[in-house]
Amino acid sequence: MPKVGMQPIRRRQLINATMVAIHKHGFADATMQRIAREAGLSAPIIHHYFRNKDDLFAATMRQVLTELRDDVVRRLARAPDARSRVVTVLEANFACGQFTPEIISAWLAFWAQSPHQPELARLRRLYTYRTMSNLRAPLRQLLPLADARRVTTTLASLIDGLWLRAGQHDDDFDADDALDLIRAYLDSQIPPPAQSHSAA
Amino acid sequence: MPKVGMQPIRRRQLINATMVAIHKHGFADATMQRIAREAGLSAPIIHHYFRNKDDLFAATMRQVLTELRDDVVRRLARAPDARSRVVTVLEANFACGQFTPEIISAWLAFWAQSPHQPELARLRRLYTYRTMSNLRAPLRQLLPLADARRVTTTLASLIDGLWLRAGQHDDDFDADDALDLIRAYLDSQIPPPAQSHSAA
Amino acid sequence: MPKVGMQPIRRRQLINATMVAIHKHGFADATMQRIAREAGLSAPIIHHYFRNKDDLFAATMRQVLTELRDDVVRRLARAPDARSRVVTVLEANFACGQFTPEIISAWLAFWAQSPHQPELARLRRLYTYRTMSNLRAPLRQLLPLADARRVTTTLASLIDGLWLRAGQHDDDFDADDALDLIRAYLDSQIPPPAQSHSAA
Amino acid sequence: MPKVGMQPIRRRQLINATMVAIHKHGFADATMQRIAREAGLSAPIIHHYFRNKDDLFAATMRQVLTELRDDVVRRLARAPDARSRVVTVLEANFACGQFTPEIISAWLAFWAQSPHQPELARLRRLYTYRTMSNLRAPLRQLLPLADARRVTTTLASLIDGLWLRAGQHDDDFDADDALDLIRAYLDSQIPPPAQSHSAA
DNA sequence: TATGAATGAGGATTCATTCAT
DNA sequence: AATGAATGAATCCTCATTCAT
Repeated sequence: MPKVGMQPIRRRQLINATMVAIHKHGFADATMQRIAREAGLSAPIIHHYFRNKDDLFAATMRQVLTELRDDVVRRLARAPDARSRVVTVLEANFACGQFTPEIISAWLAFWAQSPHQPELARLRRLYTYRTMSNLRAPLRQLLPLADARRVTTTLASLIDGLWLRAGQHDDDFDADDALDLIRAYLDSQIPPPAQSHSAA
Repeated sequence: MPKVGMQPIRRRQLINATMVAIHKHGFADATMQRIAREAGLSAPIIHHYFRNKDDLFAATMRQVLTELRDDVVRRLARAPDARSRVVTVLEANFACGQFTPEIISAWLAFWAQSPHQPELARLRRLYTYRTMSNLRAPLRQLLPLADARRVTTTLASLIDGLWLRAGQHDDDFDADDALDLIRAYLDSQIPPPAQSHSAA
Repeated sequence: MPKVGMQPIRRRQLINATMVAIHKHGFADATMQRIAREAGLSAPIIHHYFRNKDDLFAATMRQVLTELRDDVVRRLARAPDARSRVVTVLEANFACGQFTPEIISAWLAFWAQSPHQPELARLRRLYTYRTMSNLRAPLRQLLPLADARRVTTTLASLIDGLWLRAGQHDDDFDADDALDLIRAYLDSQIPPPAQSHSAA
Repeated sequence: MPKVGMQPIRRRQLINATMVAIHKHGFADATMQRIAREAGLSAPIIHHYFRNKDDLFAATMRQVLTELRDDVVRRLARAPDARSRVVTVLEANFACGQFTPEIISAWLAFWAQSPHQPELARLRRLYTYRTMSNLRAPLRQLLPLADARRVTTTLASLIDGLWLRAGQHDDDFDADDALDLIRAYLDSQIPPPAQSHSAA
């Protein structure tokens, strides 16, 4: 019985398993064996769907970035004005879909590994470029150029720094706390419109 | 060719080599062989000075954290008031001694690896605790408690996020840019004292 | 070149190679490399079939003990009376199948190594218990309890001592000589039935 | 302060440490490091007193055999007749001085290792020859030649087998039990002189 | 599609030993 | 006499990957 159409299913399965394995063992110890076991498959089958280990990890991060971008795009479509576009980008980065422990672990590995793997480096630049763009565009409607640039970089750095922080589970710091903090910064740079007669 | 009292020399030598190897190859591919070669020594000698690979990396980060702390302490001793104490902590984190490409690479590996190695986790908690303390103490003299807390976490996250950013050398973003950004944030939260008739 | 169902074949192959390697080099120098070469395989494949070196040696001795037990059981089925049951057990222990130089070498390693490896210790106790049981049961039909016990332990010790002796090939002492000796002892404790008009 | 006359002290110290290390870890894992630590010395010093590891183990067994021989000789000097000479040899082999757990462990290693080390093989042959001689000489005064030979080999094998058994500490079988057994055998082959007016 | 079998390369680590002090 | 320093060789074992089925 020839199974057709397994490719997308298996690829997704293995990508998820990769993130779980990295989360459980760390990037250096996320072996093909462990990834395969996590997916309930045998190790060699991975080479059916991915060229090699580097390719698998690149595909994993490509998947993560794609979902993040899709989520941002989807949310931005509903944002009425420049300020809410900024907020939307920030919220998307801490939305639950993108903020599981496994994905955070994958991100950490990504940051550490990207200087040593061209495709990862490309993806990381893509991520940086996208995030900066998404933030800078609306900010330039709200602030002078120099300020817009400064706030953009600060927000982008804050996102990454808060991810890093949230990735360590030693205190009870979570996505909501991160968002509160980053919103407070935004408010301090761009006062929110007075919300007459309504609570937050 | 002295044959006695090599311990501190060799340990330092191997710790440096560890950072270089991680910077060159990434944590997963920083093998004992490569670390030893980087130090101009044979691989087995590492086990003369460190229990095993984990121990070597933990010692490396311990060294990095120690130097950071010492630098902070030294600088704080010369800070006249609360605000300059905050600035001092920020400056120390981006001072050139702590901000080489090799050290930044080690930090990236540290973030990614610490959840999987108890001693690393302990060191990372130590780092977080110290940085937060060093920032919070002076901030509480300048701000109400709630604000002091918020600014502390924001500054700490900004430090980490900017490190992450600076660790990727794709744009010409360097330590000075990072400091400018973070000082701008601080100024926005705590206006600097009017400096009558004097340059910075 | 069949590529499936190799497990029992390879396991047997490697177990034999283990005994040969121990016989050739001694337990301490029977490396995985040498065992693999003896089997005509590559060293890593051993870990496909055995967890590690200890597991391989334990499996080897398990195999030896299993064959010994099976042989004893098979022979006992044909033994008509108590005395012949005793003789049967003794003969089985010096039968050619169990008495090759390689197996004897494995036994020597087994004796020496069993105090330092729990699974080996378990196997050795199993062997002791089985041999004692097999001897004691028929002896108790032939002798008073105290004598049965004494003769059992003496016979078991003699078996082991004669194995040890036969394991050293410096004189022309072989399995038949060992059996003659041990039969002579048995006859001295339990006179054989007078065999009227017939030779052995 | 030049220490003179350390040689015999250190050699004895290291020989004892060798037996302890073998007893604790097994021959294969009795490393120079462990032996040295057991002696409270550093590993390289061993090469001051012994050519290499093989030499150390050979010296250890030489020491054991020498003490056994000296003990036998000393005891034989007090044996009034042929029968008591036999008994004396047997008793010496199970005397407490020769029957510590460490010495037994060394013997086990000796048996297993001697086929792979010429000097050990020589020593083992020496032991066999001595024991057989010591037993055969008095036995020939008590039995016809063929019987003397048979009883000699049986006794020698029993000694070894009982050592093996006693070397495994799983039951409460000790030197006294071993001697009782072996004496019982001797009595069955050579009835003890009627001891008029005296208890056994 | 999927997997047992297999391996070459290389991993960390330990070893016995030598050297300089 | 004794020991830190040092290493080449070799240890067991795991790795990613390929092949035949």
